[in-house]
Amino acid sequence: MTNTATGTLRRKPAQRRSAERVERMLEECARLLDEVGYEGLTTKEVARRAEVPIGTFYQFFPDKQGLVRALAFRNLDAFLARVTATLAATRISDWTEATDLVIDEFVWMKRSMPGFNVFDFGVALAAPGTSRMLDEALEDNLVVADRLRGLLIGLIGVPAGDEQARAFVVAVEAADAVLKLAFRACPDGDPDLIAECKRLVRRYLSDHLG
Amino acid sequence: MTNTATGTLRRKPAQRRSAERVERMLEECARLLDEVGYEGLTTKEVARRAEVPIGTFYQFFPDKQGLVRALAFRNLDAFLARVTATLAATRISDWTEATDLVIDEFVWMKRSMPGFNVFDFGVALAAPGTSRMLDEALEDNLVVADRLRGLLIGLIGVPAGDEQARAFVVAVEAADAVLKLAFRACPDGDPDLIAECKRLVRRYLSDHLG
DNA sequence: AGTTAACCTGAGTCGCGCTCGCGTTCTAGG
DNA sequence: CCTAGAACGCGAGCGCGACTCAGGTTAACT
Repeated sequence: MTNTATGTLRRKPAQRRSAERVERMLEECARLLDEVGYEGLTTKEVARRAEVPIGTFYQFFPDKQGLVRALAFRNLDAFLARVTATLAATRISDWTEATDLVIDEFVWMKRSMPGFNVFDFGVALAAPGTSRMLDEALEDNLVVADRLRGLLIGLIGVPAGDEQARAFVVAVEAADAVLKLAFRACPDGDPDLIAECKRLVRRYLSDHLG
Repeated sequence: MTNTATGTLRRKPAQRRSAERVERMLEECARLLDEVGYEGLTTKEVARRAEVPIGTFYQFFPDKQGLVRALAFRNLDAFLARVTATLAATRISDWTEATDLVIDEFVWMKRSMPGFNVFDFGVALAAPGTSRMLDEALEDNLVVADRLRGLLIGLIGVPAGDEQARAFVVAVEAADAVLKLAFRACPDGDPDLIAECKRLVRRYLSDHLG
């Protein structure tokens, strides 16, 4: 069900021990991202903390970028799962409640999921670099917006047109940027900025959705 | 008048030759950023293209990051100068025209200024890394929003409160993210996304300004 | 001309991402 | 049970990039 391994792993861990190792590497990657950021993260240190030899690390992950991407996809899955669950468990009367809820879940993830607030889903993750990386980043970005939109279309009755799709991409991008700012201003996310983020999304989307 | 050298240069170029060298290094830095991005950029190649020995490079710039920051500040100055000039030369009846104009100028810079569209003013520039870098990035970000706001307060009559200041920071952050997206989607900036950016800013700020 | 200080320079250091070939451990056929 | 072969595990080592520093060069003043 998870797409963590899709295109990001060199070899799928077949044995039990291998799977645990991949798990540990991703965990330590997340922890290290929080401690030292993407630039400060070294594959050697990830391997050392996960008690995995560096050679073995590169059996599973194509490169440093790939490791972080794998983590990003895993986090995205976790996020969408939470949103789905919470939406299903909540009575929603209009779409503004839904977007507020999505933002709250995102904030929750940033607060509690190690390594989560390091990502720009699709923006800075692979930000400057070769065209290949840019294409991938763009793709990731659309994936996030698309999956979120699919969720909201299914669970509440938001309209599904090309114009709305673009609006969703824009809203996700903008919200991500503002929340990133909120978490730079304050470790738990500046509450005022989080409130502004909700307002921004509501105001903007009200042009496109009823 | 320019603050390009503020805190980003190790030593101010006193002699004429030195000043030209710094100039050339910044120019080649910008060109290289467009070609290979931040990660792909190497100090050696900047020095080589500018015909400056690598040792001399490090006399003026503290490190690679510092070089890019210096360029960012210079670009910011150029941008604000253009906005000031255009605002002064245009009859503005309400603030929405002003924000549209600012966005148009920003797009113009991204299209024509080498290396300009690589920056997130304050977001990804120093995005992941040590806390020192994060603090600096945050500071940069506020600097941009603050200077823009000062401009608009002076030239048209936007209100100047703490709430409005925060709204400006949010708007700048969001607009930057959306425009970045627009330029990833298309080399000259996707017109639809640029239009959406203007709409986003207008809708959001109308809550805070009249 | 001599003395001193400021400046220039690129070979070299250190640490990173990543590889490659050898050792070891599983699997299958006799 | 033994053995041939494949699959996996491993870490010393390679290439390269950011950055330094000791020695040479130029300028400035007496």
